[in-house]
Amino acid sequence: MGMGKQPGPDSPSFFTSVNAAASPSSSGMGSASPGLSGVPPSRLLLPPDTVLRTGLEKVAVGAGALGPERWDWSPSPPATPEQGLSTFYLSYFDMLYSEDSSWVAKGPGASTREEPPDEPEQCPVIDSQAPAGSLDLAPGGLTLEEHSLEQVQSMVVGEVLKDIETACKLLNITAAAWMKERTSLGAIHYCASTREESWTDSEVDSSCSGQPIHLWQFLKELLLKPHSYGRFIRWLNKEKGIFKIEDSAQVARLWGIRKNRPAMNYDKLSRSIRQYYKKGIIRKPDISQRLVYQFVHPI
DNA sequence: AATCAGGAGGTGG
DNA sequence: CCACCTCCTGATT
Repeated sequence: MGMGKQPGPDSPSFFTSVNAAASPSSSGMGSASPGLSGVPPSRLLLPPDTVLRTGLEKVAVGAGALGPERWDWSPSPPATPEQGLSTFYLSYFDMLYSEDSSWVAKGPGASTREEPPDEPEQCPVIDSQAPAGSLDLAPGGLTLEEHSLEQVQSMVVGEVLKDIETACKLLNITAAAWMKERTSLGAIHYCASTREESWTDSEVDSSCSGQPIHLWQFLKELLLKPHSYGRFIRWLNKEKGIFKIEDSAQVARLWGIRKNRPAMNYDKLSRSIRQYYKKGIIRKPDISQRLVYQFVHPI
């Protein structure tokens, strides 16, 4: 009968284990931040007119989410936020940079992997002390700084999420309700187009209202934010719902973080995608290509 | 070597 | 119960 399976990672810190899983190359440690020096030290600083009362508001603003007035801070995009809160503040970014023209439909044969050089990869910084953790250069093309950044952001965002969840419970509201209340920008339902249950709505809800996010939702979430995740996953043909996973390890890593599954990898993620075949959610495009999938019901 | 396809058992919400 | 997660075998690129 079923031999036991070993939950491989007895992970102390899932970041490290994830990195280990994603990249077997461990070369010592990069002390966290040589390159962070040139960055403006005001990332968590707030415009003075921001009304700060509760810690809840504070953290959200710190994450860059709230800009009821306007966003005066420099438009350097976040590198790779991964926790649920990114759902909030990245919405603003990718709205502002609605670079929906970058995914110009390429024929199935013409998958040149080089994107036009309009990648504004300025390193965003949450200006607090970087963790002394060791970071390797992952195969995803992430620089050392981006990785340390990711860790910092993840830690911050993790705490933020906890706070928000706690606050939501106390207030007996969902984060979506709270955000709508706070922002009055309608940004959250900016994607409420043809479908009743747009992914954007559900994604916001999924961040705090208990219901776990589905993989297909997550993928669309990433696809909706090309500015943040375009290096990892992007549309090949948005109308047809065809997308390509450019960096399988990174997408899997993000998914693992989102689901709190440190041992996630592309093998497992792709297995889950394949489960969608039968359900008619995702399929392989007519001309099958590696790492290319298609939503059966594109928006 | 990486990806793909799908069976099968396990698990957490 | 469902939506994965995990592990696996074998095929394909």
